[in-house]
Amino acid sequence: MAAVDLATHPGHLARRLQQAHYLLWNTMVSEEITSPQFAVLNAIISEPAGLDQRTVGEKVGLDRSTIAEVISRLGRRGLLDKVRDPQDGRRSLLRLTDEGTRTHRKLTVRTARMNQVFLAPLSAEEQVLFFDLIGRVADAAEGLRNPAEPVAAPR
Amino acid sequence: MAAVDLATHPGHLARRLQQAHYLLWNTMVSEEITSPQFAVLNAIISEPAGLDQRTVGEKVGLDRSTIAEVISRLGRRGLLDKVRDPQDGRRSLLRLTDEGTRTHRKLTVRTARMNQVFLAPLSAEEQVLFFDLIGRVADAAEGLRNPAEPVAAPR
DNA sequence: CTGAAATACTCAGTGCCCTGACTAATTCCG
DNA sequence: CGGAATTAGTCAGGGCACTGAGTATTTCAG
Repeated sequence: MAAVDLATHPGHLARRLQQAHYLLWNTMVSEEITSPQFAVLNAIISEPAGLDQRTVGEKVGLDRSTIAEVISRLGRRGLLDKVRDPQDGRRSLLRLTDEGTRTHRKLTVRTARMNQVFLAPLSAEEQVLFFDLIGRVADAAEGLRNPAEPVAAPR
Repeated sequence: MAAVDLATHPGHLARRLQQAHYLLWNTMVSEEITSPQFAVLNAIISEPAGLDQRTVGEKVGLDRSTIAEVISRLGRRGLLDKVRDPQDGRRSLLRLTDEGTRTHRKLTVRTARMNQVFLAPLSAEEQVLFFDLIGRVADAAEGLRNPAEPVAAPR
């Protein structure tokens, strides 16, 4: 009777976009390692000193619970090591294993190929726009989350 | 060492966008009814004759298993009825209850408000572009799924 | 009319994602 | 120093999303 058109609902579009991506990832990149798992490997790889979970979560945009699950799976697969920080007993330090580094390298190549296929319907200029528009919307909404200290300091 | 920039990965962006939306939905629309649940109500509301699960799933873009779960939750909340189709014993017919119709109406208003806030960082022209670009990418990827009978019929 | 194929749905299993409540360790302050 | 606040991580619980296997029903072909 009063149905709305979901094609004008950004949330619905976002969900469909993610599903489409999931599908392509599965067929073109890996059935074992998921996209969030790759993001975690990618966050850790450039820090040979090791990173703690919270920081990794912040970098890839995952909350404390989810990051714990993802890391546990990567640990089970032997792609990273997790040891208690001797300096600060609250933290765990995360480091990639050699296997983890190899996996990251392999997936980086495939991911690049997949991204090309995924974005193929858009021209080069449109692709830039695509990143810009989505990034701005996501950033703004994330900003609403943490009230963020007022830019003009309260007098 | 060889970390990539996730900001140029559409999949990562899609995930962040969806998370941002989830957050906003939760605070501005409903903590009870989720966005996929609303999509299902919306798909059923204009069909007083009732719809089967498969068709609903197709309309909102959910697979058979997921749609079954969502419908079960909506049924538990008393927002829809599910009865076996007497004409075809494989199907269930889904219809909104009065409560379901009321809920849809209420959420439609709030959803419109939320969409405005969500898209506020974009100008009107950019919003049109936003829908167009995401829609095209998602459609194309969904197209890869079902090989789709060749346009030029095989001779 | 009867067995094979197709269709609608269910179930088990895996993984992502969030919140709220809890534990353990550290830091900060009086 | 010693208790309070902060910080890192865990755990329980709810919901979304997919695949592969299985059940029931209908349809179609011989």
